[in-house]
Amino acid sequence: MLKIGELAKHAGISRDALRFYEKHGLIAPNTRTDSGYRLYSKSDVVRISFILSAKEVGFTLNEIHQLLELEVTKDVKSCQDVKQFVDNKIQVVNQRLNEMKKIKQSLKTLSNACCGGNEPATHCTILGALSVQNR
Amino acid sequence: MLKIGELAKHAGISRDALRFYEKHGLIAPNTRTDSGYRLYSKSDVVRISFILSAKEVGFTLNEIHQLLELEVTKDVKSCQDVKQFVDNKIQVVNQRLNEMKKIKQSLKTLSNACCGGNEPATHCTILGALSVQNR
DNA sequence: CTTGACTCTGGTCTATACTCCAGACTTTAT
DNA sequence: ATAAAGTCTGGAGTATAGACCAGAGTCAAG
Repeated sequence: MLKIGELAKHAGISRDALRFYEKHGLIAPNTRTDSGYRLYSKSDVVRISFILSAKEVGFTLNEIHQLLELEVTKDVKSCQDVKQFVDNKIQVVNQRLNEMKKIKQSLKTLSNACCGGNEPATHCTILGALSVQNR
Repeated sequence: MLKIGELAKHAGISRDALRFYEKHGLIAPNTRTDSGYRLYSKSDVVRISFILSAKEVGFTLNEIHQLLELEVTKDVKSCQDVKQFVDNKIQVVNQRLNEMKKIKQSLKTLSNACCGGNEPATHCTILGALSVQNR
């Protein structure tokens, strides 16, 4: 069992952020001490790490909340609902992946091509580098 | 030459957003009409599309501003500066790419494994799906 | 048994990235 | 020629994701 400061440190975020997430239903401590201190469990560590990953990937706290709420029961209807929601998120992620690869390529071009290289100076801006890959 | 509404429509954002970007130095119309209407050129279309891609990838407007300002002159110092800045961004992008792949995998697991499949019900939440891939 | 570190709640404040007026002017379509 | 649609500036408002602070209680070490 971890106190809020310990979990915060472990996750690399602030105590305030944890309380903020709690207020918005993303995570809640298993229990409290008699004096009201929050006590987090191992599974909360996993949960918070998921939250942070999802955040980094560009999901809002609201979306992350929805993702965490998802639960497929074997019931067919729930399955279809979840599938639709999730497949939609997958599409979003795919799109972002592609954008990301493009941008990364531009950054690389910019980083490599122009340092004493032979690239014409017009390619030595982001927009120039971006257009290089479209040749 | 495009008026603000036309560019906005083309880019899929609002006129206000364009004016907002302008206020923050990300994009500026080439010229204005006599009556003060903004007139955007073809290169502004490219520029705005870069801005939107970069946003989607998780850069802030401020970072995007910096990226757009980058310009490698053949001068060695400028080159090193730019390289450092850009290489740093590449790292960030790489990290996000990895997170993104993990999340995508979890989403896929969730989408596929549980609809009448044989996965135990514990895998039928995001957190369950996430842990599947760590086996 | 006190001092310093930690935690609690509740509230205000901040940065980012817009959106949404208002009031005035301009352009376009009929 | 007039109405509808578009544009201008400036300013206020909104959502998100926290940071920061006050005042009070709690815990751990010397």
